[in-house]
Amino acid sequence: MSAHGTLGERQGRFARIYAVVRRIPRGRVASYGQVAALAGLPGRARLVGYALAALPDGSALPWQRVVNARGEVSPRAEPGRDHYQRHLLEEEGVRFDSGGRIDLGRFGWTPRGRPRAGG
DNA sequence: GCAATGACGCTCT
DNA sequence: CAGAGCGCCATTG
Repeated sequence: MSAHGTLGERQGRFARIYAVVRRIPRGRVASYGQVAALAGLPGRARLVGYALAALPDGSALPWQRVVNARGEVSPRAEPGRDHYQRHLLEEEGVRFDSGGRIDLGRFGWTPRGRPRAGG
């Protein structure tokens, strides 16, 4: 095995983050800070974003359900990639306003039980 | 080892 | 609500 820091071991480091993201139900979104807190890394929202950025192109992880605390799809370095995330969320039923923001009070995921706003 | 970067969040103005 | 500043930590040059 490698001396230190292979790709496999790197996933082990963010395994907590990936586990939380995988728990996000379809049609709902969670913020980076929320995922970090649930993963046991409060205040380390950046790590969540970095962990998701390290994901492979064909990952089965619902990374598209992770947005920033403002309910916006964070702009990525490559143009068009942000549009793809929004497209996936819209397919799940997530609605965007004119400003491209999501109502976290309605589509925000809560691991304890949603407030059943619209329903 | 240092400096710069990045899929962020909170506080102050 | 919007903009600017600071903190956060892993990766890269």
